[in-house]
Amino acid sequence: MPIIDVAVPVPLRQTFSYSSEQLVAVGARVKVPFGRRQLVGVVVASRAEPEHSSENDTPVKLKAIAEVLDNSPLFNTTLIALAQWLSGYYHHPIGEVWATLMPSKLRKGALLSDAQPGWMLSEEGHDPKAIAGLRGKKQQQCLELLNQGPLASDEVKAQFSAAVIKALEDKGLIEATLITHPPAGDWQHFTLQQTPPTASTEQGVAIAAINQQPGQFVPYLLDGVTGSGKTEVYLQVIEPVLRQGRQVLILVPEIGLTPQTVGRFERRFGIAVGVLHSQMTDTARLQVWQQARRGDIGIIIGTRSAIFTPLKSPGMIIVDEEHDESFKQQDGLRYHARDLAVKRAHNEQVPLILGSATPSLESLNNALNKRYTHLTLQHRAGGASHTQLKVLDSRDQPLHAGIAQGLISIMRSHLQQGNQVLVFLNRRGFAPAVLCHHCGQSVDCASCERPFTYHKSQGRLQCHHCGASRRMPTQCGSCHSADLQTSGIGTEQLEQGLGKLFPDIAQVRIDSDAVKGKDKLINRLDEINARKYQLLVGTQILSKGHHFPHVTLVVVLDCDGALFSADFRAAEKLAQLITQLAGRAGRANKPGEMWLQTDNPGHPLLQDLINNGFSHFARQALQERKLAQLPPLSSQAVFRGEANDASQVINFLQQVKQCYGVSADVAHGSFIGPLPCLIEKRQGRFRFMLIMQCQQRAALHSWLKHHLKDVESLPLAAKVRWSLDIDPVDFS
DNA sequence: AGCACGCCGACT
DNA sequence: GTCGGCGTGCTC
Repeated sequence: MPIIDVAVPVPLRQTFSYSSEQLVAVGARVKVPFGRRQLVGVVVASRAEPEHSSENDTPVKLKAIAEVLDNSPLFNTTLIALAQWLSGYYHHPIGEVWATLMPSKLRKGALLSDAQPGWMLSEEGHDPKAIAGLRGKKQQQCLELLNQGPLASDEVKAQFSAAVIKALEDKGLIEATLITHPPAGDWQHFTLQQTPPTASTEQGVAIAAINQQPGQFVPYLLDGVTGSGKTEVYLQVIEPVLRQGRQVLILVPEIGLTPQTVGRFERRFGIAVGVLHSQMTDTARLQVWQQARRGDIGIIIGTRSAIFTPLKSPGMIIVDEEHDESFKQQDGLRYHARDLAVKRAHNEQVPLILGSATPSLESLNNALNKRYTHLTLQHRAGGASHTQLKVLDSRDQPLHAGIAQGLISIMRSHLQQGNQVLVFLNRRGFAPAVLCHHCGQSVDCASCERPFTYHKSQGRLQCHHCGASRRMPTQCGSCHSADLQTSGIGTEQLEQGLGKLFPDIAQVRIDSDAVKGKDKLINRLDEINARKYQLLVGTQILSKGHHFPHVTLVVVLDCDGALFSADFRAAEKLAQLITQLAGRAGRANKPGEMWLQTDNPGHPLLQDLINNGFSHFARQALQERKLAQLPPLSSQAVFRGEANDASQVINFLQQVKQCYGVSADVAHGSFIGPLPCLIEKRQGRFRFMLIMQCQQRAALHSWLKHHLKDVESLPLAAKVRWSLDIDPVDFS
């Protein structure tokens, strides 16, 4: 009887064998009995006969698989190869790798069918009187449309609102049905909906370079300042790819995926764009996943996990804003979608474009080493001038709402000219701490031991690490003094202070508290560009992908934290943030300026960035990384552990270190730690990390792999929650 | 990870 | 005398 090896979704670094009536294709899902439960796994190997085991081997009796869920492989060979590579590279259990590759419906065992949901007329709906009897014009039109035959829900939705459909369904005039033969995507025969703008010289060079080598793996770093027209380059290079009937996969950061981004691709080519992001329903997700797999859609644009989308005929992969940290998954299988894109493009033999105005040092290093083709766009489209960067020394200056006196007059002059001003502060809430004025004790979150952030609008304290919330106390927890004062400034307070400083100026705050609703962010951004507000206050969100043509002044209030951070990447992140923010201003012939308020005006990082720009800074930073033997000039992995008992975690990580200690000198590797994570305690558990570092990536990996079994069999490994993070980007 | 089995404390 | 605490061990 055939034997099937199955990757089962459990945190065990092995596969499990089952007997089966017939051979099952590798890459198909099966339902299998596992202990006392039934799980959905993926077939990773299938063989006709049990291997002839030597006589003294104890014969294991295999359980039989319960059900074959896919008649043909659900995943093609490149995705199977990708899963295997993931399991090896990230040292992660293969079953869990497969579980993260699958849309949740498939993970739960949903059967895949070619039928897609649609609407058709019910018996009553066929009655001609039904249409006449309807009041709503839209409902009548919808009914007429369906009178011509059943239609996929997607297409009905494109023309009629959900309310119309619901009304007709409630009246019993239409009913849900399944459409078995979905229209074959005819996307390769599009006609351009708009005449592409003439490419600039730089764009032309980039486009020509990319078009020159189609259908093979060539990685490009498209290093273009904000406003230089990277998206136009994407649009022009994907056109010939689409015309050949080959699909394009575009990855974008979590926050950058706005309808505008999608709209730009739809408008140019007039074809449907498949969208994948975390807020979609499972059904919608699976729908796009299937369309991509069948080849029904030509363009797929999505966030991190979209890198796992199956493609029938891949033609190109693009990672936009490739430096963005949201491409790194921070739990479970800690993959980096950008790195994975490189791997996948290689497997699929298609070109790969990594685009950014502020490339990650990893990608820049690869470009400088000629592993990637370096394409640069240094000029802003339409000749808009670059934003002027300046440092404002806030030492010994009176501060109002956290802003130095000198800056306020600069802001005033910009506002008086009718321009918009953007004030950036990466701290939401009213104040980052509440202190007792009597004993100096801060009000801390019990489970994280970090100060609560005060949110005045809710009158509550919020822990920004674990999300815990409590009422504002009336007295100090340790000395019972009633004299509690807020300390520091968050966006909420900044907004209030600016309201007092500029009472006649319309102001808006953009942070995750203020734009919680579904379309709120998009609406606010539209309002800003319609000049409804003149003063914009906000966090991170403002730095990502949105353009503010009327902003002529950007003010950054909290540079100092990043200048002296324990995280060696903090400077890189700050430089990226500042450069991205600077790119938001000074469009449309309005020269912009940007002021960085700091107590350390002479700091070399700030000076380098201001005087020489990001690309010089980045090259300088790479030199420093080289001297310090830090990534990307070395390779890192981090063991993290957390438990209620801090000493248990430290002991565990010490033991991990000992597991590897013997061969450390051989691999020229070293350890840092165990040391507390930057967020030392979260949700009541103490967190520590052990950093492993090697100059050679391959050495690190073989070293890691060699002793991982020893780590797993440590008694403490069962008591401490631990994880392994390859190529970590965040040490919190 | 689940989910069992298993062996010691406060309850009807 | 039981219900239930979570320690330990296994999953083809």
